[in-house]
Amino acid sequence: MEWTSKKIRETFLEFYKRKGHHIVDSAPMVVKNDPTLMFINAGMNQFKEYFLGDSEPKNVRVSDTQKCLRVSGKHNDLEEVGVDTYHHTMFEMLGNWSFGDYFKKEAIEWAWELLTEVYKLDKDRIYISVFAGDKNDNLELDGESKEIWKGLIDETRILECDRKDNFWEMGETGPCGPCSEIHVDLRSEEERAQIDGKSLVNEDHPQVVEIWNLVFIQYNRKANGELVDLPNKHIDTGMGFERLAMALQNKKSNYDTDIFMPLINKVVSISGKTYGATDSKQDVAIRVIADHVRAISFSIADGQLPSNIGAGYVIRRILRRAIRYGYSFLALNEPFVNKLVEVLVAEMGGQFPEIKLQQSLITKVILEEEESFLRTLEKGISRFENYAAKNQDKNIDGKFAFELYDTFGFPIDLTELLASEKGLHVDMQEFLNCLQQQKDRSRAATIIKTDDWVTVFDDEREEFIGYDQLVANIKITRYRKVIIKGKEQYQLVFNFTPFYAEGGGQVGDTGHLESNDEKLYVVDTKKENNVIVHFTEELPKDVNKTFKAAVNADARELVESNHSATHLLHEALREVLGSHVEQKGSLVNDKHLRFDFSHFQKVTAEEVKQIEEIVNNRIRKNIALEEIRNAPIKQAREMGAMALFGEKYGDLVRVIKFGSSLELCGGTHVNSTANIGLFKISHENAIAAGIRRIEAITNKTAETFVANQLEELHAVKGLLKNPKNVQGAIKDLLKKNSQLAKQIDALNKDKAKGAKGDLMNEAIEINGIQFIGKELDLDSASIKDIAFDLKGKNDNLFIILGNKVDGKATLTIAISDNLVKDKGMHAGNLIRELAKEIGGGGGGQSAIATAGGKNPEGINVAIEKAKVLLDS
RNA sequence: GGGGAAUUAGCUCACUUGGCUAGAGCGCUUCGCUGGCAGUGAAGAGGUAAUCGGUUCGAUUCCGAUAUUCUCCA
Repeated sequence: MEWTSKKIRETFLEFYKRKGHHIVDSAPMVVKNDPTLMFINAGMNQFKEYFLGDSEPKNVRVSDTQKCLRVSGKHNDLEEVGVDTYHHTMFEMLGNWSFGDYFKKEAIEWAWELLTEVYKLDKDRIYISVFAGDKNDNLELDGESKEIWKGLIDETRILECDRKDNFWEMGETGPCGPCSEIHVDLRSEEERAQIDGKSLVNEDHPQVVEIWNLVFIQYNRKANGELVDLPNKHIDTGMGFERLAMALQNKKSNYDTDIFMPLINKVVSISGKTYGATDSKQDVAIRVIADHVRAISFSIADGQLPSNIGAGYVIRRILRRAIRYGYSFLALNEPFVNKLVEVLVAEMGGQFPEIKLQQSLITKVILEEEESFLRTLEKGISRFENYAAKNQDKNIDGKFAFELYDTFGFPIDLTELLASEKGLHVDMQEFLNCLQQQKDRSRAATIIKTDDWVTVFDDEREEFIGYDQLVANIKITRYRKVIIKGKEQYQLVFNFTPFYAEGGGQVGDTGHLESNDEKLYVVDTKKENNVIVHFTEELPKDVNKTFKAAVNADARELVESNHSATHLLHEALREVLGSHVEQKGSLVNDKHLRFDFSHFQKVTAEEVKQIEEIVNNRIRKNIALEEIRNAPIKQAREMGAMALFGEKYGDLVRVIKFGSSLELCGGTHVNSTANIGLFKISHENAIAAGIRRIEAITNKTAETFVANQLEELHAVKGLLKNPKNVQGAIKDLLKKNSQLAKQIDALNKDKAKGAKGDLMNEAIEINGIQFIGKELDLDSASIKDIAFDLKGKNDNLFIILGNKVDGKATLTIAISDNLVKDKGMHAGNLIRELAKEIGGGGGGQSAIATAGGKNPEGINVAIEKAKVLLDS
């Protein structure tokens, strides 16, 4: 059978469906609402809350293929991707899960059945590893797994490995357990005859690779390092889709499979180079590009645009790495990555419709980034050339290389390349020192220390009641201390809460907790793994009490006003600009709202006006909120409710309806549109290629804004003595002003001209030089003008002029060019000497110089002194 | 979140102990050569040196704040 990648994926899902698993969609690759993670890096991420026991799974057996992104970690360094043949930034992970249902026996036996009987992998090429135990954690060999495997495979093919390879942990703390890995040996018969495959397991051999990891989650690691048994045991497995394809398609590299070859062929045809699957720089470059375009495209599809912070910065770095490799090793100095999107969509748009639907946006965003980075490269190169020309030694200073990198974004390997072309080398040690210092600085700024949760009393899930109530009597179920930048904070969880946690663009509620004898403030509310966490700066004296929890109602009202207005804005945008408008980001707080959306041109002033009109019309119509709390997602979609790319929805969703505006939304809203009061767009601008941002205000904030504008206008009118036509009055004023300025200019020139004529007559000869020295009643600019003019028109001339402005003195010296050249006279040096007489300092060039000082009486003394100097 | 940098003519950018009438290329305007265009020659216009404050006799230059943009790290 021909195992195309499509067929491999379908077969996997089909197999587990037969084993009673519910097949779910891949979660968006970009993680929201989890501060510990930027991107999905394993299949289990979207099920984390079930492992932690924070919520109850609807299905105990689940299977999927999950888009993952890894750019750092113990086995994945971005700089290594493309160099070898089996690591990727973005990859798919095929997985099956059991949440407290089946455990090791089924997990192992099904994996074996699928690999050997369905995919028909050669049993002789398979090796198994099991956990060998660990003294520090007081854990013994995972004999249970070993016994199960012994029933399936020859014992000699089972390896016992230590915790580095066979004990899986989610993070510093949390659910964990031993795992069992399945490795395959894909080498040729000859190679296998020479070296036993068993000795190559876990040795980073490109053809002896791990393809599947079966994790048996049975412990919870606490902050003090102690392991405790979990009440429910879980299965979490992950199989590398690209590696499986390599095995089934009999290839030596993931890149040779039908997953990557179409992309590689396209790079080949764009660059005019050939691909030889070797480790030459050229082939590495082609692999890097084929890999990275996938990561970037899927991230953009999931709503993450390249930017200079957080997840967006990671995407930008990946894209820039692709461009850099193309630029350095394939001589591609025009944008090219965007041209690959079309190939990717053709290959993967079926399984992942999000990239097909957003193809034009993805292409445009990548193109824009490419152009901007190519500009950065150009500037860096010219900066480097400049430096190299000035410093003709054999070393490129590490500090300079770091400055290029850090401040101007010029990649260090390009600096090295440019240097070696000139026979220079870069002081890498110093560069790395600088980089390390920068890292230390950043890390020190973001230290977060988290204690274990302290359980106050057991309760079922925390419930959110804030849609209906802003005040409630609550009990604290658990709390913990966190230290952020040396500042202590407490995180509290309640049995139920009126506080809305930050999400869907809406900020978290603030408010307070109150009991008889104390009151403490909730400064923020956030969600962590679906649990609502309240942030306070202190802990109540007695956490067992019942507290009155009250949301800051004024702030909440303004937030709701802005949130509902956002929905109306979204709908109006689609009506005015077209249905290509998709939400790309949203922020709603009590001050204003911000809405990012896909659109390719500036929104014109006329369109802004139309949008405001539509929204304000709907506000005036007083449309009542219709809220459906628990609509099945399918039904909600059929109603035509707007959903977002890159957002993960549960089976039951909340639908918010204001007339014809219909959106899936978890946020809080006004009861009726009239509560919004007034809607006003304050800014419209671009934030990225193809993405515009609108900022707007509503309610009291909008009223205040309008009132202030009117007040300002009244004030302006008042200053102009209330003219009928304000604009005309101001235009006249400006015109008059410029006329006056011209007149003054002309008068000054006249005055200077007069002075100039007189001056030449006053010239006296000293030592063969024409000397003019005089104090004039003119402004400094005119004096300079005169001095320049006379010096330009006359050879053999020395002029020194003085004037007084605001009780301060200024001296100006000008010397004809021939004197400077022939006699080596220097106005700058002379004036430094003379400036002492007026109690100041000065300087300038050889032909003209100025000085200032506080002592106007000294002007004439200075002029006399100049005569003496010339005479000597 | 923590650093580094940039902001000068319509555009792209120069300008070091703080004092040069702040310059260049492209573009623009006018005129000339050419039958017209392309081309070419000459002349010219165009600047609050991002904004605000400080130091100084004097700030585009040094210092601080603000705004915008770029960039690295987390």
